[in-house]
Amino acid sequence: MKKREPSEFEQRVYDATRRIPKGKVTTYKLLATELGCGSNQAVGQALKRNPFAPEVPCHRVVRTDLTIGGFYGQTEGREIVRKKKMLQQEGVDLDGRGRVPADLVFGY
DNA sequence: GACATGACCCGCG
DNA sequence: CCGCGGGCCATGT
Repeated sequence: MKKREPSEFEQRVYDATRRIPKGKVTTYKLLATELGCGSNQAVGQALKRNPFAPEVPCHRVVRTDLTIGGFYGQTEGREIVRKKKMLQQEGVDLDGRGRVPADLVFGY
C-alpha cells in the first residue's frame, strides 16, 4: 500500500474549497482561476481524490453552468442525489433542473 | 518520457 | 436542446 501525500496543487485546491462559506457554492473555473490554473479539470481531479472528505466540502463546488457536477466519481446517481440534499441542508436551493442560483455563488 | 484518463470549458452546427 | 471536437492541466500506469 502506498501512502501518497497530496501535492502542492491539491493542497491549494483543498484550501480554497475548505474556505467556502456555508450556504454558498463556487465553480471549478473560479477555483482554477484563483489558483492560477488555466485548466479547471485539474481542479476537479484533486476534488475527486479528495482525501479530506468531510473536511473539504467538495459538494459546494459546482460546474460553471451552475449545475451540480459530480460527486464521489459519479456524474449522476444516488451519490449525486445526496450531494443535492447536502446543499439544501446548507441552505442552497436548487431550481427545477438541479441548478444553483447565481447569487449563491461565492466569488473570491 | 509517452500514453491514457478525468467530479471541466468552449465553440460550432 | 444535443452531439462532436479541441484545449488545458495534473495524475497514474
